[in-house]
Amino acid sequence: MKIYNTMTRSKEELVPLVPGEVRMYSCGVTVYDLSHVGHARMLIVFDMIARYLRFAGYRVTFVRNFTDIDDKIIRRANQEGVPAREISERYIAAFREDVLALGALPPEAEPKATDHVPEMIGHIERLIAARHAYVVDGDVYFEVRSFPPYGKLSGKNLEELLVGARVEVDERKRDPRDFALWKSAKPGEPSWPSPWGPGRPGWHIECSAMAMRYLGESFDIHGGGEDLIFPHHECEIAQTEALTRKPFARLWVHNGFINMGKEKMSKSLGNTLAIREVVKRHGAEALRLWILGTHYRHLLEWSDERVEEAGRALSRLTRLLDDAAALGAAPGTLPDAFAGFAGRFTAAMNDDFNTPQALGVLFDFSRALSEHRDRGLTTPAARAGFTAGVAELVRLAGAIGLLQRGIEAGAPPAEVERLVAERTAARGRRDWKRSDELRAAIQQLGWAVEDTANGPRLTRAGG
RNA sequence: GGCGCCGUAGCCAAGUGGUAAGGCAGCGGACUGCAAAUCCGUUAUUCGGCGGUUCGAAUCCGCCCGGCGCCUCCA
Repeated sequence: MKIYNTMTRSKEELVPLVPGEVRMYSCGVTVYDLSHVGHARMLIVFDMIARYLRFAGYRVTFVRNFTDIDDKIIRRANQEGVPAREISERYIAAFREDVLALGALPPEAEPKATDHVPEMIGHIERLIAARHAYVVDGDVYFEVRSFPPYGKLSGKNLEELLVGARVEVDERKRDPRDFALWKSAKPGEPSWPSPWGPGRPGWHIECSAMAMRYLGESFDIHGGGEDLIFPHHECEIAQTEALTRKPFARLWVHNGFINMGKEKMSKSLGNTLAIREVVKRHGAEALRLWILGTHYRHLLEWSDERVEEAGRALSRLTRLLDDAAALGAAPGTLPDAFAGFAGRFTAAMNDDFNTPQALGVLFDFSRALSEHRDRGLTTPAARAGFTAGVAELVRLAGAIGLLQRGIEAGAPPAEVERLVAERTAARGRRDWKRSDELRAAIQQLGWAVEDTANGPRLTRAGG
């Protein structure tokens, strides 16, 4: 399996440090507001990666953190006149609701920064002892010059960074590029005791400390949105590798952004769209299909119309599930005609998670299944073959988190079946008025009935 | 200024040296009391433009045009 590594800017073979096991860490969100559709892309992309790695036979340990202490959280807390913790807890709960609504699997661990302050302090102490960090008035900075490889992930060199620095230079720092590991508390700010006085951790140190705590000093995949490449991941590498002297992560994986029109989606531009709003409008699977319809590293432009289209495409697939469910046949052996799709699907996925191509295979598969169905499911063998094919489609789609509802077991409720039978009888009498009344009654019970050459077909309305 | 990405049918989007996947929309047909869906067929002699390399280029190289991201808030 090949995965694009931001560090080397090329696709590399995934060779787990522990054979058969993949340990991955993805930077989560800062919890000071509702998560938006850009976060949804990150969530769906890394959920897809974790799911596919498991599908491919790896044991996966996935860790995603919460940044629950930072300037924005404090500012928000001050605005509302509540403790910072109340803000972070509120939006952690909201985030978890969104993850659930998106159909993303929860990671093995979701550590919060504030639960790991002692580890961070210990890490900072070791950096100071190793002369990679220094203390100034209760603040601690990482000395970038002490770690020559700084810039290796983002492809920057130290001189350029000096020229391009656009932040106000803090005169207390030895070098403008040095970054904070520990920030001394200002009056009224939440703080933790430390050897340097009360304060709180800098942004970057939390991920180093938590990744090491849950995954060890070296692990396989570290990811996040592409905006984290610099400075966040660059700084994580510096502060971690300066101590461990070994590669922090083997592969660096970054997902592309979702733009609003031609602009990036961001709080400061006021053009964000909340995950819950999108799920309400289009459904989680349509959103996932739309997102996976573009390669994860490419830019995506938000469009309600495109997501709506994805919903229509999705119904081509879910319809097959309904048909299989209505048959109620036990799956038989997979017919030869359906045997080749898994290989094409995995070949696409094994090439840096090429979900657009993999989806193309799924749609080819769905056409083959439709053709099989429309040739007539008149024999038990034909029915068992069809059900086996649909089950295979569900298995493959599930590898990227689609068609999670599976083939729903059991027939529609007896009442619905009775009404359908009555309607079929009415149609036999050419009693169209009664037929339409019955269709309306069936609709009331949540089912849609369609007339096909092979008889009535039931679909869960809105399903 | 530095680093990097992108430009493929009406729209979205794979393909990165061997002769253009897939989705949406459209068109023709089958089916049909109506409706909807489904199925079949069909829609790029061509991949922003101009040169070059090659037996062969959407894919490699050069230049140009257009869009975008990052350069210490950011998924």
